[in-house]
Amino acid sequence: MSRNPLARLSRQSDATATVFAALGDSTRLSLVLALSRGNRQSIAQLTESKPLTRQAISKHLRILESAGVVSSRREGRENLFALNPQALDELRSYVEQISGQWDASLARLKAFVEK
Amino acid sequence: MSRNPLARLSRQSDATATVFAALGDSTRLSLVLALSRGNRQSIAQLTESKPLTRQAISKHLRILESAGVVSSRREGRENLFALNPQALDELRSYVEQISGQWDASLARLKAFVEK
DNA sequence: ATGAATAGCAACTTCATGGTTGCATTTATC
DNA sequence: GATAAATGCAACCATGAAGTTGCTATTCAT
Repeated sequence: MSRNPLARLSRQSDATATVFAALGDSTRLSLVLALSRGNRQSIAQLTESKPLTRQAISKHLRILESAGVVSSRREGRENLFALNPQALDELRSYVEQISGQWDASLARLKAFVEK
Repeated sequence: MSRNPLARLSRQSDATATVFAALGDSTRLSLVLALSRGNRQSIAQLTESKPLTRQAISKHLRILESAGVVSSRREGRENLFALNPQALDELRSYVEQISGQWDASLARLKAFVEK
């Protein structure tokens, strides 16, 4: 184990940046939102409510998938997409670790000032 | 209050996408990591450990700042940057709400199947 | 007051991203 | 088997993002 608590974070930060980037587009975020209801949806379905072409949505889904946010499975002539909750868990723990670092440093500062 | 639990999420999703996008670059993520130790740092300091020019880092910091992730204050001839923990809190709650939606839908599905 | 450190501004290049259109492919339906 | 639905693939365009270089402006120290 490294004595630097940030080492692990920085090691995994490239993959994490990919996940953040995948969510850093309002169209993709809305797709994630649509899928967060839990039902699997086809590309055509996901396109319906949006002012973009099917191909644009398809590209976005591919980006989400290669970031691990979403996973797909072909069934018959349609390709069904679903959220990958594991990616969200990892994201959540990453954010929590950063804010945890921050909180810890604030606590140290507070202790130092009050000493 | 809307009857759709996702309505609020989709309303705020544009600003949220901005925050995700700000974190969706490995350089910026490493800056956030460097600042998560809690000490304020100047642009020159933040540039030291990275293989980029000061101007590049400066641009990245500006992006982080306009997304609300970071805040800066000029002191003398240096510009000191610090994490804005509020942005991380909002991000965390957003991710939790999405995965909460997902978990709830899984619970409904489970209840339906077992009925 | 001069020199070095810190930063800002602006122009420029390069390349990735978001989006489109057109066509081919697979699968379901009548 | 012909037609419609759902998707994939490829080429293309426009724009923005990441990074550089060059120059200017403050601020600190000697």
